[in-house]
Amino acid sequence: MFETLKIKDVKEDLGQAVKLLRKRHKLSQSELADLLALSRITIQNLESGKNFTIDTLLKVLQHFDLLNEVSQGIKYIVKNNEEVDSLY
Amino acid sequence: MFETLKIKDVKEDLGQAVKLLRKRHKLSQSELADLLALSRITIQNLESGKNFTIDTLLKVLQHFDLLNEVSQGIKYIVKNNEEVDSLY
DNA sequence: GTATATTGCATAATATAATATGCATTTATA
DNA sequence: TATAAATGCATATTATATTATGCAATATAC
Repeated sequence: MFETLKIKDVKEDLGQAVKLLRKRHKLSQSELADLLALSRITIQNLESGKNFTIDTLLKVLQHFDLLNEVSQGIKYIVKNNEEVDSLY
Repeated sequence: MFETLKIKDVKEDLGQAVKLLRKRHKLSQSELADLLALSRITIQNLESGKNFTIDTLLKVLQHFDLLNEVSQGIKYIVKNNEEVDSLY
């Protein structure tokens, strides 16, 4: 069904997602960084697949009003996993 | 619809999710840490809502075969957000 | 009920994420 | 095309995530 993703791939997915959200809101890396009290480098590292902290990611998601969706997503994945695991 | 979540809340959600996944697989914090080449303290911090890196979280999710679901979830949220944002 | 394993939480040391700055390259705008 | 804005990437410094260790509190097994 799905090909096997690596951690690096998912980090790059997250980076691309943040970049897309930022551009939709017509913000530069610097502008977004200032709004979140982060440096431009931190935004750039996040967008380019480097390692970063969950606080950095959640600050971005909060700014784009996505915390609730993320929280729901976490619970959905855990609940869905419950059934899958019972097969083993 | 949804009450406003804070960053701290989502971190705690993530921590509880990891704890639940770990217990489903009958692993102690130490066992999971060893499997992922992390320290028990790092797992404990993750589970208890402290700050942590995306690499730590993704290592855990990879072990429970959830990287694909997470990647799909990211894309779903970004796609869904596209329409919402166009209203503004 | 007691022994054993697990977890929570300190402290201190180390590894690394976040920052500040500068500059080259790319992209957007006049 | 020329100019300005935005991005990518390097180095060095600072802040903090990760680690190692020990011990008390809980939970689990005998």
